[in-house]
Amino acid sequence: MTNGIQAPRGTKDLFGPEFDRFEALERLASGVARTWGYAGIRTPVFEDTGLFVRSIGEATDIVEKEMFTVPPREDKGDDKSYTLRPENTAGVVRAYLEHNLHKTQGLARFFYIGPQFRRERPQAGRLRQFHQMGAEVLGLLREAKGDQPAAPYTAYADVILMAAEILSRAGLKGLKLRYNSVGCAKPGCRDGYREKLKAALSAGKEKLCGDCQRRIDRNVFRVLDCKKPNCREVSAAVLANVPQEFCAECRAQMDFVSPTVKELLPAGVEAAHDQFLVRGLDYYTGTVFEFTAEGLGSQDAVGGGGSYDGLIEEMGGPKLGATGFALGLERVLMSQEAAKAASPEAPAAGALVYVAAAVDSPEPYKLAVRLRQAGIRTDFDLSAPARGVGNHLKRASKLGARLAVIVGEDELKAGEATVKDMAGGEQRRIKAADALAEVKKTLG
RNA sequence: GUGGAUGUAGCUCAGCUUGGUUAGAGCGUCUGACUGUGGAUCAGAAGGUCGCCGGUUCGAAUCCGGUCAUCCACCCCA
Repeated sequence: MTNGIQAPRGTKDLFGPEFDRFEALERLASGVARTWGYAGIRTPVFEDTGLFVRSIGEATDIVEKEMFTVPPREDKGDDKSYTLRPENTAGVVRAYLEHNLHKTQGLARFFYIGPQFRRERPQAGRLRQFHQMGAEVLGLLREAKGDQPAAPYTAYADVILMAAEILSRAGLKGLKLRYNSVGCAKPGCRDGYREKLKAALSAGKEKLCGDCQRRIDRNVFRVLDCKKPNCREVSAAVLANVPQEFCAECRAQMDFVSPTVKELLPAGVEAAHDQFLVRGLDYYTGTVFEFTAEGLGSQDAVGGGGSYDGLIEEMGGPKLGATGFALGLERVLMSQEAAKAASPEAPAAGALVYVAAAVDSPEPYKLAVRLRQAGIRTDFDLSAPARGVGNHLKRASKLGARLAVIVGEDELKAGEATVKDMAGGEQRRIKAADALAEVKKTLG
C-alpha cells in the first residue's frame, strides 16, 4: 500500500499473535505488581507542558527535542500548552499531590501501564509511541519527624526486585542489572562530585567528541554515558582518578540496596555496580539502575529507574522521597521473542499475607520478598524500620490480610517466625526457613 | 458552545442572612490507655494562604467587583 494513509512514523498497529503476547505481558506485569502490594493508577495521556519541563528538566534531551506538544490556541483564549507524556512518573507524582495522598495514606505504592510518546528517530526497540509498565513508591520520610522515624532504605531495593521479578518471569535471557549512585541535591553531594568531574574532564577535553565537549558544561554526567570509544577511554581514566564522593545518606542508601538486591535477585540475573551508569532525566537522586537483556540490538535497556527524593518537593509538595522504575514493554517483548520464551502465566491473585517487621532488621523484608517470589500476595510496610506488633496487626487487619507473619526480636534471635491467622487468631512459632512452606500449606 | 450552581481541615459539611475574641463538627490520620497481639471503646494530638486578586470598612470566611476551578443541565459526541 503506497498511496493511502499509513500509521504515523514510529507507531505500530498491534493485532493477531502480537496482540496476544502484549496482553499476556501486561497481565504478568500487573499480576506481579499486585502480589508485591502495589495498586494500579492511570493518569492522563497528556499533561500541562510545564509539568514535564519542571520534573524531567529543561536541559534534557527529552524536553529539548523529543516532546509532542500541542501549542496554546490563543485565538480561542486558551493559553495552555499540552504535551503527550514522554514518561509516566511526573503524572503519577502530580496525581499523588493533587489528591493529597501524602495526607491520607502517607506512603503510596502505584503501578501503571500505558502508552508514552517521544519524538525521536525510530529504530529497533525505539518507537515514537511506545508502552511502559512502571511502579512508584511515593512519600518516604527522609528524616525523622516528631514521633515518626525516617523511612528505611527498603523501598529503594523493593522497586528493583519487583522489576527483576517481572523481567525474569517474562523469560528474558542474559538479564543484567547495573546500578550506581548519582548523588543528591544536598550541599557537597552531587555538586561537589560534579565540579571534580568537570575539572578532570576539561583537562582531557580535546579527546572528547563535540557532543561531550558541550556536555561538560551542560550536563557532565552524560559524558560518562557516551558510547564513542574515545570518550569512554577518557571517562574511564577520569573515573579511576576521581572516585565517586557522595554524602553519608547516599552512601548508606547504596550500602543497603547493593547487598540486599544481590542476595534477593531471582536466579539468572547478574548484578554489578557500574560507575558509568547515569540517567537522562534530571529528577533522579541517589541509587539509579538499569536492566539490559539479550536480543535487542543497540537499544539494549529493557527498563530502568531509581530514586527521586527531591521531585515531590520540587512540584510543590512536602519534603518526601520516592523511587520507581519503568519497563519498555516493546523491548521486553523483543527480548522475549529472541529468547523464544513462551508467554508466562501471571501469578494468581490469592489471599493476602502481611509480613510484620517488629524488629529493625532486613530479615523480615527478605522473608516478604521470598513469599512474593513464590507468587504469594504479600504486603510489607516500607515506611518505618520497625513497628510494635499491635500497630502491625492493626494494619494487617485493615488491609484484609488472611495471615500475618510476625518477626520480632525473639523470633529473630531464634531464627523463627510467628504465623498468625487473622480470622481465628490462632498462631504458632515456626522455623523462619519453613515460613514459605507453612504459609503455602495454610493458604491451601 | 449555552445556562445554572458551588468553592471553608485529607473527605463530607456547618458558620455567611445580621461583618467583631483564638474559624468549628463528624469521619479519616497519628499517638496513648494496651512497654509483643488487630477489628471495639475512651483520651489526646496533628492538620486551615476560608479558591485567588482587588475594593468597601477601624475590622472581611461573611458585603461588593473581577478572576480561576469544579459540578449539574442543555447542545454535540465515542
